[in-house]
Amino acid sequence: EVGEGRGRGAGVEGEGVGEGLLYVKVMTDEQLEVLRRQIAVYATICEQLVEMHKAITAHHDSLAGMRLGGLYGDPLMASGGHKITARQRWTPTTMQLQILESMFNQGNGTPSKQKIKEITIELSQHGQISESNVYNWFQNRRARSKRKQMASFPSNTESEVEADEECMNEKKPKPDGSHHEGMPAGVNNLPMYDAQLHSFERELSQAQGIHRSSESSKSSSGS
Amino acid sequence: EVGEGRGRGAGVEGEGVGEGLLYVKVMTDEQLEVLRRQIAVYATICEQLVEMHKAITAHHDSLAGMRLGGLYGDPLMASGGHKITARQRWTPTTMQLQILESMFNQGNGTPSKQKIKEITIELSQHGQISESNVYNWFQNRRARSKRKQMASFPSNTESEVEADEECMNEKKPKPDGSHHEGMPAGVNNLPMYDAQLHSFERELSQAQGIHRSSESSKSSSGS
DNA sequence: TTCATATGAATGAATG
DNA sequence: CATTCATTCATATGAA
Repeated sequence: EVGEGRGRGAGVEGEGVGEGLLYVKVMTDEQLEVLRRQIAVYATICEQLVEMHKAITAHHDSLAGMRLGGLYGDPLMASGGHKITARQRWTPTTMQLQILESMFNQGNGTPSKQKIKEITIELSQHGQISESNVYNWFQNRRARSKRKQMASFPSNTESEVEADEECMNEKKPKPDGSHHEGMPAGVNNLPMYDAQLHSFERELSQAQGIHRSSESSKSSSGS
Repeated sequence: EVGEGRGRGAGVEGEGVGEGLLYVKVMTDEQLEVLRRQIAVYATICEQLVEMHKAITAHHDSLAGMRLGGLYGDPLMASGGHKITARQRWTPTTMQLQILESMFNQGNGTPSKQKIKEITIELSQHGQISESNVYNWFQNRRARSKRKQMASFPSNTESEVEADEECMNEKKPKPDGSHHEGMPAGVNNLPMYDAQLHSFERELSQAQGIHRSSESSKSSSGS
């Protein structure tokens, strides 16, 4: 059941405390952020799925697609997907980049954890940065670097005049519509989801009823 | 958008703590439970919607992307004659992830070979999977879990950085573990839905790609 | 707006 | 297990 309201939780990890104030869960901004994002993402997903479903059923008419009339005007999805995208991706400052680049060129191909820590400390003098940022940066840098080489010349440092046609698709393995955006995720606070969830439950039931009228099993894929 | 209800957040049920002290993010077990439940509900809804969508699209269009279910499990695509964009990397379905996560959280580290086998069997009920997948997953999960711990932080929830939340114009901070100390209350193992979300995101994207099929591959070609 | 690309981040798999 | 690699996803940015 969804929102049964209370029902004593705490079964979470085993803290098993009561409502004692002295034993509350303290969430850090980071953790809170995680939850927000997750909820936001789910909400968005549901929104889009319903949207998609609407389009499909409407297109096919038949199955009383309009059954979901309420769905259309549902407050939840009343507003299209927005992107309040909070700060998420780290962007190295020029200074940091310079330093990173030089370090990368220095040859130390193996950043190792210790190094990472040091580098992070140093770079933090020029802007916000975390160890993972550094770690990722090196990982990406190397991978990208290597890939470039491969793309340039399949062989090694020997011949660069290859004509391997099969290797060319490495550059842009971008299939027709592989790309898709629209997963904002990012909420500024934890709002009330209960109502929304209930709405969805209702809609879901109806939707299922609908699709079941024509389709019977979910034999997905077939090949 | 998700929660237009911008007003006050954390209005979950408002009891015990009360939002009076929202200065620090404090959540009671109840509130935590509510969040968990809500996320779980979203997960369920999404799953069902995806299923439903699969069923619907399955009969009205065929496209080459039946990878919706999270697993295009079609190891025998060799017969076709073409590489239908075969993906070698296993992608856990939400169900599998849930199960894996819960197992992981159950403590028992490194599930023995035998365990792996069992788990694999069980998980194969929810999609293609192999023992090595399970094995790797646990390995990675643990390693990364630990790494994350390294970057954990909180310590001073006393009075400090809590202002610059909008400073993301240039070099903005990254909500990663920038600080490092010891968890005060101990909520380290709070969230675990992260991975699941990513899965859903992917599924959804693919689903969309499918239903909007029309174009073929207008690959940029060029080079 | 839409498309394309650069790049930070996530993660399955491989190696020691 | 600990690290590293490879591939992919997601997002920010700039061009068309």
